[in-house]
Amino acid sequence: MPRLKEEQLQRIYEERKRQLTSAAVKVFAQRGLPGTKISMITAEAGVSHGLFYHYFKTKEELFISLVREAVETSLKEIDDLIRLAGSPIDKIRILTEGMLDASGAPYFMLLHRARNFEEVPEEVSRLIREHPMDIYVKRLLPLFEEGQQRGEIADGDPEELIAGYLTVLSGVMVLGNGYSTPRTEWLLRFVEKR
Amino acid sequence: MPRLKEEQLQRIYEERKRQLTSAAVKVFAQRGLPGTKISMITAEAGVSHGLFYHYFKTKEELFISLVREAVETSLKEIDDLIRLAGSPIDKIRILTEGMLDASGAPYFMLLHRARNFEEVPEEVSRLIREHPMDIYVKRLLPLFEEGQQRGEIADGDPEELIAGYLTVLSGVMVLGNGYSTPRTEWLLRFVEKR
Amino acid sequence: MPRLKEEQLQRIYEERKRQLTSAAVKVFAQRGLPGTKISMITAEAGVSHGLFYHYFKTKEELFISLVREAVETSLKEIDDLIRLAGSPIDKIRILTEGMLDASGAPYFMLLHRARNFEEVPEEVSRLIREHPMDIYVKRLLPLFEEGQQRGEIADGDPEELIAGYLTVLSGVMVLGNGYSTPRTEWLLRFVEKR
Amino acid sequence: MPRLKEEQLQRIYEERKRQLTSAAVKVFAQRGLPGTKISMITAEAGVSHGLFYHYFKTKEELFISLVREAVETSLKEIDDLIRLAGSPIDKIRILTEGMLDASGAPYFMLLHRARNFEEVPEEVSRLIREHPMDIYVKRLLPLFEEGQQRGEIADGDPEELIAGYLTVLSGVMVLGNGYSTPRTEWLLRFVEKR
DNA sequence: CATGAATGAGACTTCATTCAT
DNA sequence: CATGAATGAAGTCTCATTCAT
Repeated sequence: MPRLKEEQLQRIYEERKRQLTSAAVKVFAQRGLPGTKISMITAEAGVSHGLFYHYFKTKEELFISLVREAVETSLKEIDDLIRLAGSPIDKIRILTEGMLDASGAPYFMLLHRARNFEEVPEEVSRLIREHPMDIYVKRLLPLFEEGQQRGEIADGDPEELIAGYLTVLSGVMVLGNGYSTPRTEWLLRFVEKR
Repeated sequence: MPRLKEEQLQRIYEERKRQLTSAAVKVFAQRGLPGTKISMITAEAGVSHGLFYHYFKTKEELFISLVREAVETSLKEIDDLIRLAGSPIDKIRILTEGMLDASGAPYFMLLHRARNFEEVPEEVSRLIREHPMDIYVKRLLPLFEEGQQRGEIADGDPEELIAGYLTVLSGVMVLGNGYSTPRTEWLLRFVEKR
Repeated sequence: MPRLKEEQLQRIYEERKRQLTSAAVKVFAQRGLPGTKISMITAEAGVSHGLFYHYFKTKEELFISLVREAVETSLKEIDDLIRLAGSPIDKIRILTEGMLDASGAPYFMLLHRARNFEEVPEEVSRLIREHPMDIYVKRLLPLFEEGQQRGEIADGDPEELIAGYLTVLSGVMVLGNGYSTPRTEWLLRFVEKR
Repeated sequence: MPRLKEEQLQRIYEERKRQLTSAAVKVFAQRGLPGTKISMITAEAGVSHGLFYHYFKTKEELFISLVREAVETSLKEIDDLIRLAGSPIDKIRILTEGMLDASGAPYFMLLHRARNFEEVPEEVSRLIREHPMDIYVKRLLPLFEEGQQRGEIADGDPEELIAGYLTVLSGVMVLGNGYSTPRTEWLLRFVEKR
């Protein structure tokens, strides 16, 4: 019986933590670290502000852990992409659509804010320094090289091509609302062999 | 004698105000409204924090006036561009280089932050609402249409093309450091007829 | 259980608010709006300065609400007085004693400060403009007229008599300490028929 | 020649100082020490705020010297009054009219503020302590006693009578605008023998 | 676990005072 | 002497964080 109750508590705990975390991602992505007040996160999650401190030590600590999670998730998604079946250009199309898909945007915005914007805790700077864009370029290199060999992908230095394309995709994603996101087919013109 | 003194005071006033303004643009662009502390601006300008209030009423008021200035400047630059001599594709090349030129970046970041990010004063929201991306598209429309007629610019809905290209350029510019900015010629692939 | 807790919170809230309000009346009455620092009010109430802002939006807002309350209370007290049993001169004696009674002084001082002194928020000016002394005179008019008919009250324009007496009483009350407050019977000489 | 210039400077100096002093009396009387900003005084005097410090060391120092002056002036005026020709009741009538005369009000308000209101510098408290109302009562005592002997003035303890009457007059004067000041003849009812 | 009252560090803003011109 | 730019102490206000219930 106590076992059952404990498990239930555990479940409530996890559920609440998830609730708060996803509220936090949303608000941090939109407002940044200094623009986010604890009360915004708890209001978004529909709980009292005091509850925040049952689950996280400080605002900064939460921000750091979210950035860490975003870094890990983004790397994993690249790896998953590469392991898919299909031609290189198809995979790049999937990558493009995936990045433009608004659902992943908040995590991406977090990374963007951590990388370029505002004051971030030292721990975040370190995380970002340890995961430069270069890492993503390197992981995508085999894919693009194969595409070039197949004649699907434009010629030229593949690393420069990848870096440029990731920059464009990241930029488009970061802009978000207020700008009109180009269609995938148009964006692919950057990498397709003419 | 008093005339001379008056002029000198005037000069000091203008100079200090310019000093503070450009410090503010820099810091606001980097940190956003809530991430910018008055002390950051005055430290950047090398004056005491109290002096800020001889030149501006509040932090918000300054932010608003800077956004207004950025809106006006950006419109003027588009108009200047169109009036240049040269073929459409040359003008678009100049536009591209101009937007990637880091010197204008702070003003651009301000606009970006005002458009998408954080809490902004109502006055700023209004300014942005009154100047949607659409305005820029409309002004560039004749240029792109001429380019399409000449066969320099890719076919398709020119408004969609312009909006997409502006989004790409804006995105690249907003990312700034931490990403590798693509070369102008590569970016032009988006609009060039193959 | 939650019901009980809610009630308790409610009670704490009301109690604290009352505590702060009465501290504020006291300090505002003594020092005026610009002479009152938030820290004086919170020190008087025995709480931290931050707590002030859980209960009131700003110092000015509190001042305004206190003045409004003082206006309403003073009108109500005049009405209560008139409804008492007794001869006109008896009621005027009660009015006199009531005004000299130190316990009501703080509220009265607030009104006095709002009426004549210092910079007050526009809202306060409006309140005062809408409640000129005249209102009090009009309400007391039937009482004084009856007194004149009975031969208890001095002859002459009753409105002028009332206004003059209210001025005298207000003045004496406003002076407060440092002056010797005259006895009620002596003050009544102003209105008694000889 | 240098002598002349020096004299002229001296004259300018005195004139400016007078200008500032009378502006200060006016503003201090209306707003009190904490409610008065240096800029209000200099604006009232029509000079730059920096000039204030050519003539006075600090705001407090000026306030102190004005209170001192007000104390001395008020004592002198009582003495002058007593030395006038005429019957006691006539002199009391002149005293009454003099106190109600708005021109002297600012100095009087200063005394009132020093006596009862707000935080004042220790030097001011000392001045006030050394000049309690009692001093004025004592100086007027012969006048009232003579009036009682002549049957012009109401019977009873003359010191109490004087203190009461001064309190009433002071109160009426302090109220100033917003209240209707009673006519002299009505106020005299407090002291006249019926 | 959940709530919101309470605290205090820190940011914003005002203004007395100083000082170069 | 006169001005207004400049400084910094002090007050207003916000909000992250703690804690009693």
